Amino acid sequence: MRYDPMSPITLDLFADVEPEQQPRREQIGEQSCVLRGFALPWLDRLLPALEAVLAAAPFRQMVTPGGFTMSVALSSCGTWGWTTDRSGYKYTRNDPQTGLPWPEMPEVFFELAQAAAREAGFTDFVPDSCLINRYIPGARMSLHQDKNEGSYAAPIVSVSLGLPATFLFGGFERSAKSQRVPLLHGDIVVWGGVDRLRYHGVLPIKEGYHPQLGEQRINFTFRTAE
DNA sequence: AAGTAGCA
DNA sequence: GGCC
Repeated sequence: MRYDPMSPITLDLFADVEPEQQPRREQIGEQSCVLRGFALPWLDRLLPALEAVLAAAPFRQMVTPGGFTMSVALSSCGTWGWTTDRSGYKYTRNDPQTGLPWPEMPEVFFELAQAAAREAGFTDFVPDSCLINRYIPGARMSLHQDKNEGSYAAPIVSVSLGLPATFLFGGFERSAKSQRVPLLHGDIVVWGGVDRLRYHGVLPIKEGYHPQLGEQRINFTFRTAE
């Protein structure tokens, strides 16, 4: 498996992009990186596909097993959708709110996630789940691990759109000190391999307005759940 | 268990 | 920011 943080990102998609606008890879861990601006060329296809998914599976706030309502509103697409309620965290084939299967993962979602994983050194990523998170100003995600998946062999691919955020990238215990990673519209974080179970979270989103997405941050988290 | 408040 |  190729994992060369120094090699430039070379995709036909970026051939016409100005040199100073070329995406850049920044390592944040042994097998973790941020791909700056990587999602930007997909946006024209990504946003209409997002609208279609949300029409079928609207954002809703969920309750944690501890009984607290999350500040982030969630939806999902793909074979499996992540949900939480008083009984616990789980992946389900159907949206509990409609009883219907989660919307199919749009091709453009899959292509972007697979391309990002490949750029980060993880070949043949086949996500079967995309959790869609909406953060309004003040919304946050406290430190947690993604550990409801059946296998940890596949990486996590996290796409940021809209308002900026500070991503917390921690260690293997909640008490370990976290790195603070600023994330902008179009940035993608990928972590896997030895870093797959690292704690992570998001600081409260600051007030602001994004020209394309308005007063919100949208995050896609791609995973292989099964 | 992906949460908050209160206190240092 | 860290503890519970």
